[in-house]
Amino acid sequence: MAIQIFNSLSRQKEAFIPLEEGKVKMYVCGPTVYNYIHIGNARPVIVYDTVRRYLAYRGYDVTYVSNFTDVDDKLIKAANELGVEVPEIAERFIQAYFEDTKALGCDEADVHPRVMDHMPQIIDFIEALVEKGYAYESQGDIYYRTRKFEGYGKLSHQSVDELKVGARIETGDKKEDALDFALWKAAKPGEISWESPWGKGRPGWHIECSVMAREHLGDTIDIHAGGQDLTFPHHENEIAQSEAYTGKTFARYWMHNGYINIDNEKMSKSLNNFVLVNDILKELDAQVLRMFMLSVHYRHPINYSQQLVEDAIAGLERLRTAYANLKHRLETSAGLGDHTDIWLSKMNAIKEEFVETMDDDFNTANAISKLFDLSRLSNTYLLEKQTSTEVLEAFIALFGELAGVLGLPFKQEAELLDAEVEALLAERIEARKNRDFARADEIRDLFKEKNIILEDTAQGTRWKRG
RNA sequence: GGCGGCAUAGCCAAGUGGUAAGGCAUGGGUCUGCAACACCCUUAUCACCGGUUCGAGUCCGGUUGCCGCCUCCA
Repeated sequence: MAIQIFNSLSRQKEAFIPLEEGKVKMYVCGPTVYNYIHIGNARPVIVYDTVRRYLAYRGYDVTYVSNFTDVDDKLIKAANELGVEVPEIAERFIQAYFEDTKALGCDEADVHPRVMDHMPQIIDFIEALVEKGYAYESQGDIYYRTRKFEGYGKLSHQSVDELKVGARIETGDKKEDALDFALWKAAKPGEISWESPWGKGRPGWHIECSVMAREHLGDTIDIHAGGQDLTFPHHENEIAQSEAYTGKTFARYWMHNGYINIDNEKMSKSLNNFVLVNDILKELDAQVLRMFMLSVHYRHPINYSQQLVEDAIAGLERLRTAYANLKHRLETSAGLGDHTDIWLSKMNAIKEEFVETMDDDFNTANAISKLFDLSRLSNTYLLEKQTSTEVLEAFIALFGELAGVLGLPFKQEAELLDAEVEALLAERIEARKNRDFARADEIRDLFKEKNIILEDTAQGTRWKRG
């Protein structure tokens, strides 16, 4: 059974069959880089990074492109406010983006195209649209002739007339129709601009994605993804531009993730209720944030709150502990156990369920529950007096495999205690041997002050950071 | 006004026809020198009303409530 993807275009789950067998061309709308990313921006990055990982896990060769919009009204505004040039602002926040998303366990895209690097292609693209009659010049601006494109509205499932009834769209006297949108904007005095056949100016908002997707992935891509709020007008306009230009299907599967809410309201830069990733990571383990994001289906909204963050911390801790306990047992008590086949087959069942649920429109919430199932299974196994190296290693490998798909590796950095602390630990082991529990507890408290938790097991004392 | 989404235990959250996954929290037990970790047990008339069906959280119709898009926004 093929992977099922909910396609916003059809509003249904569809079997995923890429254009070219075994290969996936994927484009994810990236941020406008005029500020640090907030956790709402981080959601698509994490979600589609996971989609990409899963597709790769299932054997696809994925080409993943995600843009930076580095020319835009907001960047110009930010540059003016800070008294620096637009490219400098862009560069600063692109670097910040990489730092934040890397911390969140997201791999870099194969290509991160930037608008400023594609001016000739953008201008050519617009010229072609003008020639085809899909765009027109008006006082140095170029507008897209929305009504000319037959399929306009097919993604947002609205007809041109329905959209117009919205009535919040202002009819500028430069436009033929209120729904027309700018492909190119004439430069205002002092603004960053590029030479074009229509004079100095810069691209409108939507054109860059059409141009850069085509430039790096070709006329037709398999998956185009982004936040729900991009459905209209951004993605609708991309379709209009690209399909008018090429005459071919622009993107075959459209994926849209839900929002992050704060107190049940959408988090957005315009509402000014956003939480920056950069700030949050100062006090929070980045993996917790990733766990939090993946614990809800990507198309559903998530409400962000302290309580839920704490739940994610506790859940992640449970997984990490299960993994650490396996490692500890492997190091301290290898051997041969019975019923190896039974345990291996139980593990395999969990793996199959994991794949099955991820195949079903990337149900990461359910997939995480499979990791919890695996934890219970391995913890139960550790109750056995005699464990086998083979089974322990299989558990560890499966944990690594499945958690890796979700981008939640349980890194176990080999850490050493300093000599003084090591001596204390030895003293405590000796004290317990002599049943001097008062001293043993005293030492355990000392460790606790150093944020080290001691746990006594049948296989000896182990420690972990609190 | 148009289009769409959501409503499942104290909290979060899976689940698109066959007597409700999972996590957190709570309570009880086992394990432990005591703990910790862990394991076992414990908690749901699936918003409301009607319909289809042998059978519905799941399909259809309606009601209520919340949210989103139609304007920059992931």
